[in-house]
Amino acid sequence: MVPELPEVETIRRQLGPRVIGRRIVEATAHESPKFAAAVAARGAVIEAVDRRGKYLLLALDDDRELIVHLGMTGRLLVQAAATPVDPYVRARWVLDDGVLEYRDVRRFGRIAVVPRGEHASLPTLAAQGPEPFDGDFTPEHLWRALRASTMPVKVQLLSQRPVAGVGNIYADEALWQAGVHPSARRVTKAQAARLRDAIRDVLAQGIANGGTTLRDYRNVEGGSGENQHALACYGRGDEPCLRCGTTLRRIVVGARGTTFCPTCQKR
DNA sequence: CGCAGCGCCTGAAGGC
DNA sequence: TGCCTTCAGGCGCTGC
Repeated sequence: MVPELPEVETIRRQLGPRVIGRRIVEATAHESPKFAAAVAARGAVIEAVDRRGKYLLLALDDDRELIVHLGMTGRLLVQAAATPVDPYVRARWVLDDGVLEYRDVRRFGRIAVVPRGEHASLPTLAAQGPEPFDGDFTPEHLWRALRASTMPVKVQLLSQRPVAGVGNIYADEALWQAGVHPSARRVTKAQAARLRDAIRDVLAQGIANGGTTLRDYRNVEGGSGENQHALACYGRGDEPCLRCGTTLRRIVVGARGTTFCPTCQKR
C-alpha cells in the first residue's frame, strides 16, 4: 500500500540500470506545485539513482538532483515511448531511450529539483535519521533518539528522525517482533536493542521480498512485491498472534491504524 | 523549537 | 442497484 524503505529500495535497484546515463530530452508535469518542478530536470543527464529513507534522489549532471517522494500511491514506471499516457501520470520524462513516468492516483507524492544536497525545502528529508543498515544506527543511538521525546514510540518511528524509512506497515511489524507496545513513551535499553534489530530484520525481509503490495505499490516493471505474505502483524487485527495466539488488537496511534498483540507487547 | 491540528487526494468497501 | 459515508495515511504547513 504505502511505499516505505523496502519498496523505494526495490524501485531504486530496478531504476538504476534503466535510467543512469540517459538524458532527459523532454519533461512535462501536472500543474500542482507538488509536481510542477519535474520539468526543471529537462536537458540533464541522470548520473545516479540513490535513496535516502523513502526519498529517491536522482543525481543530475548539472550538480542538481531530482527528488521523488512516492507518498501513498506513487509509482515510477519505465515505459516504451509509444505507451499511451494514463490520466494519473503526474510527471513524464522523455529520455533519449525510453520514458520515465510518475503515476500517482491520490497525489500525495512530491517532486523537487534542487541543487545537490540542498534539502531545506523538504524538511522531513533534511531531518532524516540514520539509514537503518548504516553502522551509526546502533542500539545506543535508537535508545538516545527515543529518549529525546515523550511521544509514543510508534509516532517517533514514523517521524523519520530516530531512523530513516520506516512507515506504518514496517513500524507495526518491528514493534511486534521486538515486543514493544506502540504507545510506549519510554523504552529500556534492552527494548531499544531489540527494536533496532527488529527494524533491520523487517526491512531486510521487505527488500528481499521485493516490497509489500497490499493495493497500490508496484515496482518499476509494474509488478507486485511478495512481502504481504510475510507480514506477521500489520493488517491482522482480530487474527491470532503468530507467537502466542492472543487475538491481535487494532488501535489508533498518532492518527494511524495500528495492530499489536496485547500479550507480547505490554506497555 | 516541538508538537498538535489540518489539508491534501480518490478509489474501495461497507451500509442502507 | 445505486447513492452516501467512511477509510486508507505521509508529509508540508500553520500557529501556539
